[in-house]
Amino acid sequence: MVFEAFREEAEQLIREAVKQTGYSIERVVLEEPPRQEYGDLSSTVAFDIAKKQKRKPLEVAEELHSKMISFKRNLVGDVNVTPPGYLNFKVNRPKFCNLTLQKSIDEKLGFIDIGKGKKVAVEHTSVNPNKALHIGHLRNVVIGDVVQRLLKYTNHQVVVLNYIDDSGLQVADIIVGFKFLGFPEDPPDPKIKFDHYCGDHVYVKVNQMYSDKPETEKYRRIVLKELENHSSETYEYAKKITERVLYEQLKTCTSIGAFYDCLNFESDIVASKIWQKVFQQMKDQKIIVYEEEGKNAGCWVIKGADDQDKVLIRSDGTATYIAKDIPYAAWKLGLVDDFFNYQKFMVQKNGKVLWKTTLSEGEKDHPIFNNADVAINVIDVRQGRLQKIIASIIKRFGEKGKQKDYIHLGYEIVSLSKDTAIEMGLKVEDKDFIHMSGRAGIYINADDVLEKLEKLALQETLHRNPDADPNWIQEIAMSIAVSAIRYGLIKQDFGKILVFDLKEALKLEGETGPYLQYTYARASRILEKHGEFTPMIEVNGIFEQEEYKFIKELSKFTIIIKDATTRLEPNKLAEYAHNICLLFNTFYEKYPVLHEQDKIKKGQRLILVKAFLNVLKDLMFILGIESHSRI
RNA sequence: GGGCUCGUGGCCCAGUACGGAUAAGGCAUUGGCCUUCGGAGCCAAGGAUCGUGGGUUCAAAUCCCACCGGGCCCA
Repeated sequence: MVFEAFREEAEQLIREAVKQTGYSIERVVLEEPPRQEYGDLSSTVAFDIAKKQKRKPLEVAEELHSKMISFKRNLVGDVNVTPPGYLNFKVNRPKFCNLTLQKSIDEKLGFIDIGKGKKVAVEHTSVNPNKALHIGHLRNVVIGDVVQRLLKYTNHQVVVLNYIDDSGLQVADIIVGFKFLGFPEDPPDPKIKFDHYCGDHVYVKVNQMYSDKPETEKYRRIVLKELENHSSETYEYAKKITERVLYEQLKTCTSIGAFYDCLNFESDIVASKIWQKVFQQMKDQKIIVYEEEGKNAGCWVIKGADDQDKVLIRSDGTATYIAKDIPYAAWKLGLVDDFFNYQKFMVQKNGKVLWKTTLSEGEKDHPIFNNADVAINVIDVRQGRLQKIIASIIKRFGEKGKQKDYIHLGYEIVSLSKDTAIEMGLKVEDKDFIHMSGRAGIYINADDVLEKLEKLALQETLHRNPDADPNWIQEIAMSIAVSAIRYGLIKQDFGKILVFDLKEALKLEGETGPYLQYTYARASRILEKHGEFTPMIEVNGIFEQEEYKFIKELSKFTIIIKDATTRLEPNKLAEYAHNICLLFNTFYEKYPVLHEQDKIKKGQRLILVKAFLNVLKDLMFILGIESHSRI
């Protein structure tokens, strides 16, 4: 937005001045100085030039500055030099402020064309359908959903996929429980959700039984084998169970505002035998080679993936696990023909149909789910190696493969804090946190956290709105719970382990989602109380220091969106949203809007509040946090 | 054994891609602010060997090397 324009102008001034002095530079570094009195942007070009020319930076800076004096300026106001050689640029405040506010109150703020219609497949969630989502899975859902929203916001054509591993060990385990070990198919208490029942009871207990009575493990192998055969009775049964779990899991996801376009079942990939075609294709294109000797003799390998040769087909003819992942990745990017059929799975809360893959007859009218330009896969870092191999293989899929991008959006896992673990009665010894494990029963279910949060928010909302409609209070409480959990899971850098502490997660103050919602409501009420007004009738662009700081931050909106999109760092949006809320609240406490006597000041402040709300609303939307005029 | 990743006040965490001026927020602590627009808020105070050691540089939380500690992956 406007800050970008200011930056570009300053850069042009520098480039022109440098040109006139006859020096040369590769890049212009322009940064915000640590203190306002230095200006709005500072450059260190003089240091770079001074080094090459063996001159004093201060002299160079003075020289550049003297050239600039005569240049035409628009958003740039004063330029000055400070020792030891910084070139400082100040904005022309009235112009800058008016332009920023004008742009920010524009209703069409929400369209920044970065993607230019590029097709992107975002895969996230992908929880084994044998248990309820725990808090770690929720980090995946939130990251995936925010990325998806951000990409749509910046004009990408997005399909959201959810990969369902319905043929692996985890599903096999609960099927063993139901078919062989006598677990009743329905929860003992009808109030228990089916996914919780399968995960908390059946799955954990079956695994306990494997270690207590090792002979029971044979059932697992039997089930696994039968799951591969679509015509087996076990497969049919498992399908029924996993879909039932899936419905419950999706309730959790949709309750926090995450929706999908298609569920891709692993068993369909396996049973489609697509692997053999892909195998042939890879042989033809010499992506894989047959090893005649050495330790991999008799195997088909990929040379040099991940600096090592990777076995794809063992000497006994069995495919390694990569056999599912490669065809699936190739499908996403349109490197193989679409081998799925599609059926409607359900209509989601947002009214959109959720589809699922099938090998049986599908429906003719279905959206296109494959053939994306970019595949973004939200998967935790433990899969990093495998994902890297897949990406490198995709790049070797001929000319078409080179044009496609397979991106692993990795994030660190969620662990339980010491306090929370102790609270759950777990042994922690001297560790600061402990990793979750579905099999061992060490985890916190997402639904439970949401429920606790909702109760807390309900209390608080009720306290503040004693006479409000109970339905409204319920709705707001849920919305606050969702914002707290979403913000908490997105704000942190993806490369860091998120240590989940229940007490911490239940906070509604400080750097949290509810703080954004509170601030939004607070600002909304000003405009609501004032009623209609016509912006920009009389302005002079003169603002107090705090107001100016606030406007300047708002002017960075598009830069933030661009950075977050191109670097896939949606956590930056959370930080920025918090930042502008802090600035708004400072402004709010210090300067009256409705009670301001000066007409021009009052008018400008109203515009500022409106501009802020516009920016915040879009940010919150991307973060999946609802904005209400009252909470 | 090989590779990846993290380490910043009591606690959480931004800043590291592209080196720049007094290291930004939040929680907690202490003290203030409700007869003016919502106190889920604001203001102020204290609190930081930026894991350790070395190197490069006019300048290092940021780059390079070594080491220490946590975590992960592969073998």
